[in-house]
This record gives sequence, structure tokens and C-alpha cells, in this order.
Amino acid sequence: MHADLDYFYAQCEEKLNPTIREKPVIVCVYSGRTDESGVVSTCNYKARKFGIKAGLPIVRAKKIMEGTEAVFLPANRPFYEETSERIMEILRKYADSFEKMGIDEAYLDVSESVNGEFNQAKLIALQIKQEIVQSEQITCSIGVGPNKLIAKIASDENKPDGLTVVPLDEVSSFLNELAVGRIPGVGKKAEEKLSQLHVRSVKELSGLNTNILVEAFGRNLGSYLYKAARGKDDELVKDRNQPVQISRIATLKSNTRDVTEILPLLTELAHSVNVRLVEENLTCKIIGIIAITENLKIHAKSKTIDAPTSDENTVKRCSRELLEQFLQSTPNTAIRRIGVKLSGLSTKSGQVDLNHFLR
DNA sequence: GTATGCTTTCGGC
DNA sequence: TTACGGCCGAAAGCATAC
Repeated sequence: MHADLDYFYAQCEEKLNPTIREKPVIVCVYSGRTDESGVVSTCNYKARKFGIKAGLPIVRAKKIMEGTEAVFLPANRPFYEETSERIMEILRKYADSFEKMGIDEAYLDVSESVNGEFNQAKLIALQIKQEIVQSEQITCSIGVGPNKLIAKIASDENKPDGLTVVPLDEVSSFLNELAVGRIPGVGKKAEEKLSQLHVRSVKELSGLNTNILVEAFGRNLGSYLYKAARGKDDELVKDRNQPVQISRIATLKSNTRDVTEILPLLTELAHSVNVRLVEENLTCKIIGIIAITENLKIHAKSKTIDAPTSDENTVKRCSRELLEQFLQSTPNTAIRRIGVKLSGLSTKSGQVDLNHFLR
């Protein structure tokens, strides 16, 4: 089963202020560079009708919504996080095993509790939806299927406030009608490549043999697509107990390649990631920076350190060195945004994530 | 050739 | 046509070891 909280940030804002429910609600991330620089994070369905979507620059969205009652709000992440955490606790209760996939979605394995009965699973899904609406006034869309792939596609089938159940014997009829873009992992690039192979629907995709797909997409994605077209997926719902990476990124007041101008922000970001690291009682083995240059190209530099650490000064020193190294390797290009990333995380007691070994 | 580990890029939300 | 966030997880790409 896959549960997806509907237009989550914007729905949280509707919950906070129900009077905006009937209007287009657009939640934005302001970068702070100018009054309105930034992008749309998400919006409700009233706003989507106008073509508003995640990633659209705010100025562009404002132009489109000129003369309407649209409400533009800054993202209030802490509130969304808290709301999400309470909802995740509800979801977890119903699952034999549970996998959170970000702030607004999760997989629940309920196979055991329902004894493989899809009707039973449907009842659980209805119960979950009811409980979340009652306690949090938040709707979600749920997909039920024989595996994660089908559940995920099904949760996307009927939104918002949807419930789609696809039992094993309906998998192929369900899939065949769909466009290939509905398969997770098939974005613009893969869609384009497939259309050159005259494949638009999942049915057409299932007509391609393994060799052609592997040739076009590589061994990994190729064999994934071959199986996905047949509704096959054997990924487990895995209880993830610790994050894989921790990162913070922010936009500079102005584009620059002057270290002294970047350093205060870099230091603050290093502090922030380290606070989270310590909060989670973790150490990191890899310290990295992310630089988005003026041409909006993303660059990454990282370094694996000798011993796992949670020392703030190590993170600060290392990220500074990586920044200097980046500037040297990339002349004549100013930086627009800068970030710090910690990975190679393990718990302080020294045990690495158990899931790492089970596979 | 295969396995493994490290660094960078990709793409979802 | 311009505009332009802040996260996350995983894949890709490459080097090295056996």
C-alpha cells in the first residue's frame, strides 16, 4: 500500500486557515535575494487549473494569477514537518512494516495483517483515510497493489482524496492503459527515448524485449523497465531508521566567487547540518558541498574523511577547503547558491545501519 | 570480469 | 523567450583490487 498526502504543503496551509480553501493557494520558497525571487513549492488544485506547479518561479506565477484571488504564502516547513510526523505515526500503526518516503508519502506492507486479501486491505485504507481526516483534517490518496510499484502507480491514479485498489489479477489491465510516464523513474528523458522507439503506453513498452531496453537504458534501468511493464517488482518495504544524508542549501545575496563573501553562509550551513547530525546521534564519513553556479548548473565536491566524525569544526574546515578547491577548478564562474552535505552516516554507537547488511 | 568503494549527477517532491 | 528552492535517495561514472 502507498499513501500520498494530497498537495501537502498547501493543504497544511488550508488547515491552518480554512478561509483560503476556496481560493488558489500557492506555497512558495522565497530565496531572500529580492522580494519575490524564489519558486513555487506546491499549490492546491484550484491553482493547478491555471497551470501553476512546483518549480515555477514566483514572479511567473504571480503574472499568471494576476486579477485572481490567489493566495501566495511562504513555506512553513516546521509546521508541515510536525503535521507529517503525527500522520506518519498513524500510518505506521496500520503497517506490518513501514517505509517513509519523504515528508508526504509512505509505503505500508499490510500483506500479513490482511492475509493477502485485497478487500481487507481496502478496508484498512478507508480506515486510515478516515482517521487522518478526523485527527488532522488532511486528505490523502492511497494505492493498494501486490507490490510497491503497483501501489505507487495506483495512489497516483485518483487524486486528491483517492483510493485505488489493484488486485493481482487486474494488474495487466490496469497497467496497459497507462502512459509510460506513469512508471516511477520514467521522466522526461526516458519518455523521449521511448517515444523514439515508438513506445507511448505501458502496453507498448511490454512489447520491447530485455535486450532492446538494456541497450537503450543500461542494465539497471533497462531491466527495471522490462519488469515494470509487466507489473513485477520485488522491492521490500523496509523500515528505515536513519537518514542516508543530511544537507542544507541556501541562496547567496548576490552571485560571487569571493570566498570571504561565501564563507559566512557556508559556515552557518555547516553549523546547521552538524546540529541535525548531533540531534540524530549520528556520525558522518563523507563531507560535501553543493554549488549552483550563475548558469544554474549544479556542482558537487565531496571528501571521505579518515574517521567518522560529528565535530562541527571538522565539517566547517572541510567544507571551506572543498569550496576553495571548487573555485580553483572552475574559473570565471560565480556561485549563486551554496550547500553542505553530510553522508556516510552511522549511529554513534558504531553500528552501521542494519539494513545495509540485510540484502 | 566482478566486486567494491568513492565522487558526481540525476530526478522526485 | 526570461524567470529559478531546498531538500531527499539513488543511479551513473569512474577507479581500484582481486
